Amino acid sequence: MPPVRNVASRRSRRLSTQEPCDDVWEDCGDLLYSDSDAEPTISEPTFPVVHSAVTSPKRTSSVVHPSAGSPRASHARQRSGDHIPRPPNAFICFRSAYCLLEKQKTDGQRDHRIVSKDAAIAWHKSSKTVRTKYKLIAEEKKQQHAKMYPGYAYSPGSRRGSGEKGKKRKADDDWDYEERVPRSKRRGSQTVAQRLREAPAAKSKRTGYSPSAASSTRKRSRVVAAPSALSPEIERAETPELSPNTSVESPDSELRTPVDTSHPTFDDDDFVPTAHIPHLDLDATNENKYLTPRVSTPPFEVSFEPGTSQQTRDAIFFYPDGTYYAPSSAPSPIDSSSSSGEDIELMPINDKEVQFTDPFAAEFESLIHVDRLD
DNA sequence: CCGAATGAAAA
DNA sequence: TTTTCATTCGG
Repeated sequence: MPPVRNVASRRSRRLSTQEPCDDVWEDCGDLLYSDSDAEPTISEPTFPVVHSAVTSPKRTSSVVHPSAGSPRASHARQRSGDHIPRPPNAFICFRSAYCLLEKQKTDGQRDHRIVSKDAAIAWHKSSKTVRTKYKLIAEEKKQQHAKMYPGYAYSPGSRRGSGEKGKKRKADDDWDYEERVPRSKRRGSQTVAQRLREAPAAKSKRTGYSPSAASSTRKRSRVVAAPSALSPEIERAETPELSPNTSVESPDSELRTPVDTSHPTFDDDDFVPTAHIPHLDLDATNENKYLTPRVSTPPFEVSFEPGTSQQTRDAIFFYPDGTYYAPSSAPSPIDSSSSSGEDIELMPINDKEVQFTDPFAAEFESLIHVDRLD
């Protein structure tokens, strides 16, 4: 079949003022913004997307969908009726989430040019865990998109003015990756990095709330994570395998996610005390290790129900992506590879026994620039 | 429509 | 390598 080209040139783009066409995401929108009931191709998002982390404790319909009750995106890009929008990339997903989260923290309306900047800063400040998470989300959306529009091929409009406007992209190396912040100006007067250096105390303020205060206030930070990953169908079939393309890019770094519960930081790109580095499962073959990196210590905060046996606790496999599994019948410790070989059948554990505090929500919120001074 | 960001994909 | 376009919505 001929590929369904995305025919949307700059000219034909704006046809009428209102079109029914921007509900393209209507169908798969809930994939982005929430729990998707649409059959999960890979696996449901193992990480709650912003809204769920902030508003709904679990999977409810209290999802914030852009076109749901909203006054409708009046400024949504209008396109020709048959236009198929591209799937959003990781950053765009991140930005959307950032936007929603920020919106509910600040009443006033935001200039989205600034939102974009802030989101970018947050993006660079965020841990690899979070970025990977959004990469996964984007990847999933891409697959959904492919399913929904088989044969879709992105075809950008005419490359007008190869020489005139070819200056869109600003310096990409203008970032202080040490501080994870843009090095030079960009923001009015001061750089975030500068402000942080000058006022270290502002760091706690930057968070907008103190961790302690948060724990008392935000009870839903304690979510039963990954239950979504426990849907019956996924249960055994594609258990541990993060699908090839969604596989974590850098297992090693992923596995270094700090787990210190008393000090929940997420700057896992930096130095991490050896004691906090989860030990790897050395039994796994290199191949397997790459596809399904396991950590004995969860890359996120976990608490067990009081009654949970130590055996159960030890038997759990944690994956950097937030999923967790335990040997089905075996009460045996994970490293008992001696017997069953390497193909241990993995089964989701009883999610009642374990509760996760999603680090994502906490970190994400911490990324919001409350003290922005634009 | 433009902008402001990053990244995927096409030219 | 360079350009478009994904999101979002005030300017």
